[in-house]
Amino acid sequence: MAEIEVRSQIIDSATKYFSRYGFHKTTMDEIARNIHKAKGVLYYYFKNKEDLFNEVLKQELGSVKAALLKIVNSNKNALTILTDYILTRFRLLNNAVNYHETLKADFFEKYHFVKDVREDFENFDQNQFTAIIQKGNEEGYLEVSNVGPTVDVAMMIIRSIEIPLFLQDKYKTYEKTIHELILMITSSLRPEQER
Amino acid sequence: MAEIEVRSQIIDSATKYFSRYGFHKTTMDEIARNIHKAKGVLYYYFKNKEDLFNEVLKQELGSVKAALLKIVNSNKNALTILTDYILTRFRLLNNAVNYHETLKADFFEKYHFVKDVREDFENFDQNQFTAIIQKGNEEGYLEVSNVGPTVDVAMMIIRSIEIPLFLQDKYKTYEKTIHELILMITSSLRPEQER
DNA sequence: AGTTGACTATAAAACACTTTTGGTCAATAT
DNA sequence: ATATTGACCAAAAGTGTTTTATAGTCAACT
Repeated sequence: MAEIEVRSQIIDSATKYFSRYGFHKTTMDEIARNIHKAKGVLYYYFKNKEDLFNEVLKQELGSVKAALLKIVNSNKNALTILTDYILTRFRLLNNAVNYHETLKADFFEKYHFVKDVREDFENFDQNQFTAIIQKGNEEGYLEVSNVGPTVDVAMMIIRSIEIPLFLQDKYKTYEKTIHELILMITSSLRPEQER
Repeated sequence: MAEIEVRSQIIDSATKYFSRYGFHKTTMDEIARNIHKAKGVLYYYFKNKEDLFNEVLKQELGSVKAALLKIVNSNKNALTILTDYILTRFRLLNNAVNYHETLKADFFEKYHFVKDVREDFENFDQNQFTAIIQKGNEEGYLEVSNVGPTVDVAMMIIRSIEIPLFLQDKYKTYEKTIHELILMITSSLRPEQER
């Protein structure tokens, strides 16, 4: 069996268990048993449990990133893209349960081993936001003089809201208000005559 | 010694210990010892430990409310009031450590006994916000057609941001961005010609 | 009316003991 | 060489028990 195939089998199995039971309540043994392998083989492909979890998280956030890139690279106008981006971001992350676990970990224990993937996603997010706004500026659909601080505010808001949304199950409660939020954000970015 | 005086002595002592050590690590005995009284006397004035903590929280939030009311009732224009309100709200709540504890409790254990005070503060907040916006509408400093949803968004944002701010010590980090946030909020509420 | 301090029941902490699990590695198979 | 195994170990998590600390009570006293 090709090396690459076993590796991805392991990741799939790990994803299944980590998603269902979380990091601590998943054992390396059950991840291995699930693909009819001995536990030792996991350590041939991954340094340790943390490394494996890290890989699972990377894929989870990777697929969110891919979906968001599709939106950013669509041929719609920047205003529509921004709206789609924020909505899709909330919707997809709402199902990213391994990501939720790392958010929760911020409050008591630290998942230091997950820092890089988290930072990578934050940077991605920040970059896409900046790109959308710049595109909007060029197109004339948006008019933002201070791109940097504007992106900072938007990111601060969006990241803060993730916590009640995902960790306190307020997704349903907040859904309507999120639409209003997006209206507020976009309206503050639009050029004078169009507001 | 007048009854009212001992009661407030107890609250002061309780405030001191709850603020320093939190609800669980504060003992009724040390609260009492601090004012040279026997523990039993606490139960003459308060039903139990939860009731006492509740009273401490009530005073903590009460003084925040008082300061905010001063701002709301000042003779400045609604735009200035709104800015002052939000800034002061963050600044004062940043020191309200017993309030922080109840925020934190939302994530694991529940401080059900604190529900009323929390709700009271939420309502206060919502009401003041609504009042400021309505005042702004009348004055012409603001122009908000859908007051309800607008207040909802603002409250959602502000309450969400409290968590990273107070529980993850991001106050310093976010301070600058909060000013930008306020600009974004106020700008989205201002009448067309003034933006 | 207000306060005390001894008292109790319960919850938390400490301890000892058992089981589970992350990680290693020499041996084996391909 | 590459990939896999399963026995092995140390450390962590779990369990049950005992001890200690603490919330809350109350009869007695001021």
